[in-house]
Amino acid sequence: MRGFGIMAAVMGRKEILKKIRESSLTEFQKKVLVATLNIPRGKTMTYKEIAKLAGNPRAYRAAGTALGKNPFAPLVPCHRVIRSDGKIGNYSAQGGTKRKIRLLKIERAI
DNA sequence: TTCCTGACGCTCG
DNA sequence: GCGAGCGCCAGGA
Repeated sequence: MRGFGIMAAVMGRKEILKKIRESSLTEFQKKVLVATLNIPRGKTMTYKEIAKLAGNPRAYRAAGTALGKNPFAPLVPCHRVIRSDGKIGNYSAQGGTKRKIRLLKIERAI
């Protein structure tokens, strides 16, 4: 752990899922968050894949917007979501894109 | 209810 | 192979 997922480690995925479900977000938003939460450590997934898991493969843009809101910043591994063209993409959480790249390197995802 | 924006993707030049 | 432009869906004002 590098601190970003400390709450996730303490609470457990199930508690996080519960938190997401109890939130006042839309179903699409929740699905996006859950899909992101299901990305295993050391692996990455594209926004398109996330959108697909959320129900609409064409809603990749909405998925990006959803992650941009990022109501559960340290809880969901949003840094594991990258662009399908191989680029890292953006990152609104603490540290920005630079931090995102660092986290991915630490996890050996890239 | 309509318009604008956004952590993207795909095609064309 | 790289860069620019257009298209797509969901949310918020």
